[in-house]
Amino acid sequence: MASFKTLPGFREFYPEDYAQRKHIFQIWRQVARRFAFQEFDGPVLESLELFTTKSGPEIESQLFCFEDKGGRQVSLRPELTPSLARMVAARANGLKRPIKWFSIGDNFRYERQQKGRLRCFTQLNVDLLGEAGPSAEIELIALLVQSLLGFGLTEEDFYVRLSDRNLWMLYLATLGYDEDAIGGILGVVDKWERMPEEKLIAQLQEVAGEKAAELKASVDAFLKLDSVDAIRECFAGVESSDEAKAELDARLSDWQTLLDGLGAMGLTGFIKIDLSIVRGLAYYTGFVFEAFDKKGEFRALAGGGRYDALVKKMGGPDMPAVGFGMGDVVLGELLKARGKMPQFVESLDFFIVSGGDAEKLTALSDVALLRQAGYSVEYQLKPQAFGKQFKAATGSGARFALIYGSEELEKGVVKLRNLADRSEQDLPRDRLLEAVRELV
RNA sequence: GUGGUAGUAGCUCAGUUGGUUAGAGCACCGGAUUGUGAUUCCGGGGGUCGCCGGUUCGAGUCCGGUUUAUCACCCCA
Repeated sequence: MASFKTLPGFREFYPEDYAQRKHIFQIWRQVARRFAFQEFDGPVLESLELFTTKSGPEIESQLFCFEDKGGRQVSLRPELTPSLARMVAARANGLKRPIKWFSIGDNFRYERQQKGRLRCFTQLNVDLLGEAGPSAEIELIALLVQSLLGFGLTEEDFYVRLSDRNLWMLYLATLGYDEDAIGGILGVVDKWERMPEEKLIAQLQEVAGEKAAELKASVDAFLKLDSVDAIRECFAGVESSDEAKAELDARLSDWQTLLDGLGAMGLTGFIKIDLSIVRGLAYYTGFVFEAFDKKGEFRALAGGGRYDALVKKMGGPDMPAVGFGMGDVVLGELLKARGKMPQFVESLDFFIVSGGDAEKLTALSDVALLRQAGYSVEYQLKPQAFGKQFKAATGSGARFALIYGSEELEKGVVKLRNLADRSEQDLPRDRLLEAVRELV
């Protein structure tokens, strides 16, 4: 016999696993709706170009892509954002602003799997488009925090690191670096903690030359900042033009608005200013944020930020946007590790226990009746001793057993047994539905 | 794509310096038990010891390759 296995990085969900999956989706949906976001979805398969346009041709090595029978270069989606950008762009003029959309869907990445990282995973995507100010970030970060709280996680379990690519641009510009250099420097900042010092300096030399050591000191100082006041002071120590000063003032005012808003929502305890978050390559243009477990055992739970240029790049109008994604893999691992993954028991309304063949037929007609009325009903397919049937009834998680024995049917009743407290009572069979409705 | 570690029943694992027919617990199925539940007792099914090759009289055990998992690196949208 041939033996088939799942492909690497793809999961199977047995009922008990699927119950956990469903739980995660339910909380995600609940919270997104509380924040008045609307659910949508895009195609799972897209043209390869959609993704290479957004992320560059190098991305292809990490895609599940192939040529379809019509000779088209296609790819399973590695993320939802490009599809979203296209969808929004197509109807940009007709959509009410702000556009608040969310989606729960499978994404595919051709990477080697490791802890918290698979080739097929499900991600919650939440995006708010059409609002340029920090009130959009307030909504999204609040939603992110509330969704994690919705799983029973607490301030002890997770926090959100908040950073700002704009601030980095302003800072590095005042130090005299141009846009290209800044991109390179941020690429290094992204790896700051993981790289040994000599290697950092070597990489900084590529953009800063002889000033690499000086630049490194400046970056180190900047990374230590953890409040708006500290940021303001840091900039006060550097010479800059009036224009740059005005930009900085505006940006610091955005920061204050964002932090005040999150504070008003009671979320200050979840937020940590941490400028080391710059989020890799990225099309991010402003605030960026990532959620982590506080013990630091897992990779990021969620990440996102502002991407004001993307919709236009994907062929749409100028459209400011903020979004974040949260995957089911790391979240599931964290919930299990913290004991926040509930044990799910399938609950049934009735389990039918019946005697011989004649009683079984009578029972079956009532099974049909009860099911049609909306109750969940189970029974043993094979004839079995009463004792076995009760054992099965208990194991099924049903609230009640309905007993169809010869004694009951002769009297025109059905015996109802409460499986939790073991109490029993007779119900008239000719008014079974009415009697059941009063009880259940 | 690169490297470390591992792979024995559905699950968790045992298996002696290489030696008879590869075991246990849990789970599952059946019986004791055709009128009442988690206990108990008895029984049963289930294994290409990941796969291929090598050494050997003999390999679950030693060697090589391969594959899968896992961890780290690269990357992380």
